[in-house]
Amino acid sequence: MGAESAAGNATIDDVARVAGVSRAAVSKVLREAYGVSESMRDRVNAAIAELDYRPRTAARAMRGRTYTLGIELSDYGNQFFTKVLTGASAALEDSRYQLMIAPAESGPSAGSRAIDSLLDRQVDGIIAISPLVSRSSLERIARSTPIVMFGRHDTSDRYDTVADDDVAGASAVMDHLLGLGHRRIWHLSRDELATVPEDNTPHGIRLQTYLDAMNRAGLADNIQVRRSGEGEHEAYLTTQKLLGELGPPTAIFAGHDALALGAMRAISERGVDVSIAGYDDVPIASHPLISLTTVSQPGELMGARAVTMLLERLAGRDVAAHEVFVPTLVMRDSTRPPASL
Amino acid sequence: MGAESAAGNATIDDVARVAGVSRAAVSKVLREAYGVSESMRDRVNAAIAELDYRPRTAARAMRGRTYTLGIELSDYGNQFFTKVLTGASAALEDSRYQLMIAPAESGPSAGSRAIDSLLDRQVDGIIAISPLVSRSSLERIARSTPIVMFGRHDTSDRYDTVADDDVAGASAVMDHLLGLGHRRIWHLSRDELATVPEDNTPHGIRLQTYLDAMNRAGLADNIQVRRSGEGEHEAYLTTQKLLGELGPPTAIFAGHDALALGAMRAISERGVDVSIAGYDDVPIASHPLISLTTVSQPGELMGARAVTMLLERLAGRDVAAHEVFVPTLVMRDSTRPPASL
DNA sequence: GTGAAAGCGCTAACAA
DNA sequence: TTGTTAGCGCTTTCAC
Repeated sequence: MGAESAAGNATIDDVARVAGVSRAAVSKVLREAYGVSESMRDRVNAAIAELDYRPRTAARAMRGRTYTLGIELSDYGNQFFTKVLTGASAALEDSRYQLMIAPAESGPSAGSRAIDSLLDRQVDGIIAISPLVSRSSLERIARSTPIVMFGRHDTSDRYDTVADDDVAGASAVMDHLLGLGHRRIWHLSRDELATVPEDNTPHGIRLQTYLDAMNRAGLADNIQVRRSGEGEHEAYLTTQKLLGELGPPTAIFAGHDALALGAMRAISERGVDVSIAGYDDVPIASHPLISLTTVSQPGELMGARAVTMLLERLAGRDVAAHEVFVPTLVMRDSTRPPASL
Repeated sequence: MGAESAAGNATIDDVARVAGVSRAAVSKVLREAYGVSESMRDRVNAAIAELDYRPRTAARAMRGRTYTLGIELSDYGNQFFTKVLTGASAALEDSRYQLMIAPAESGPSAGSRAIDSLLDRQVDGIIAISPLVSRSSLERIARSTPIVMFGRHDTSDRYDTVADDDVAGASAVMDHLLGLGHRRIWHLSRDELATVPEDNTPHGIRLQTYLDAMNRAGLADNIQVRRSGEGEHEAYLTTQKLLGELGPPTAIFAGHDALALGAMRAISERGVDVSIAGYDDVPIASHPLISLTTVSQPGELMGARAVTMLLERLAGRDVAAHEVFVPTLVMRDSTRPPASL
């Protein structure tokens, strides 16, 4: 009948008193630091359990770590990032670290605001899944907080990167479409900010690969790049408009699956026969009613790797790591030979 | 050429020095507290801008607020919650508060662990989108931190709730299916933990409404409730198995759209004619190739309301608020009269 | 192996 | 209106 079992309101002093040791000793046990006898550790742990003690993150942050890894996520509607999250979360399962996601509104500066808010909260490391941040500000951040850029192909020696081989993935799509006999192939991409060449963004590289493939195939005149905001709905509207203006192509390569689904919606409503390929292999892509040809990235693995990169940095690594994963083309019913063949 | 423009490393003391005022004065300006002359405010703000000062959340947490609202989210793959997030995030747009999402792994205690980690970080308020937490522990938490339960129909006087009218939504689905002439209607639900009656969970209520409707229609013998883990894939496997065992029904009412999509996948692969209805109206439901009959909830509004409830609590409200939103049945191609008619 | 004590950067009484 | 001051709960030297 422990009077006021303050469940969660105990401080480190309370634990020290109950265990009959000093505050410093408790702190050491908490951090699994060196120089604690077994008997002391047992007594301290017993006191922690008895008092239901939980260290306040804020107080820890004043002197040491927060045991928090932050993820900046702008396009949280994108199901691919769900996989990444799952992988990241699973990689932290048995560690003392906790994941916190800072959702970023859309807009050019939203990503860096989310990152700033993560820094305000002194997270121990950051995974940024938004390419709209300048290299220089990333390097400034990286001086004090380890950060891994997800998706970018940068090779800064200050921050780490995790990406898939977008050249390989996009090439596979283009080879597939060209191989089927398509000549009028459009590319549906994100807005200009998302494809700035210097930023080495996924969408920038996919776009460039499309252009290269078309040029190499002698189809420069058929090049047609259309920009769309992120999200299925925007892609739907863009495609709808474009179909009205130009009439249907025989195939569309969309920068990612959400865009592909939007294009599919417009195509399907209009009742024309257009092949569509996407990128990411989100769960719905394999649905028999959708059956979208797309490029599969090992999202869980990538998310897990991003986390371990951060943990390695926290453990002392001070050289940059850059890892590129291999994507796979998944051929489904949404791509067929053009009707005119 | 400001030597070391420590961008983000300045403290409140630095600001005070540069502005030529006391630390307390700066603090007041930061918190927009009472009793600051205009000229002082201007000088302080100038110094803040000059030093690129940002208050450390940890230090604030030691004495006051963290200006952080936490969201506990277990099923982050569910697109409905994307809408909720968007609404919540937008409602905070111009405020000093920041949203942080603590992703919860699946499993019975994952939700409360995520909530605990939010509490460790002293968020100012919590939105919990996971029903697997006991009422009593919620009430204990609510004593120190405002919390709003999303989706639950509890009426505790200690914490707030935001939900849709699941009885109305599920009734609309059942009326629709029965009206079309269906008699063999299955219900695809979540696992038992997600439907504990005392917890007043969405899935518990939808299930009960299904049972009531079947009984009222004199179809007690046709009742068939099947459990599935969360997520499309689990629902697919469950449905596949069930079809093999019992042969197809004429209609399936799924507890939410992810489950409906999984059922659709199994149905479609098997090539049988079964009507399917879901719940939530996730974006893909309206896709012409899917065209899923479902129940639309005003997710953005609900997310925004959850946030304002928290802000109201922080502003002093101390009576509980419970808000129920009205869902709408959206009829699409996935529901038709049974073939036998 | 253990403990005493300083101090991280803020907020909020309280004094002036 | 403004400034002084006492902590918040931890981590981390540095003695012992």
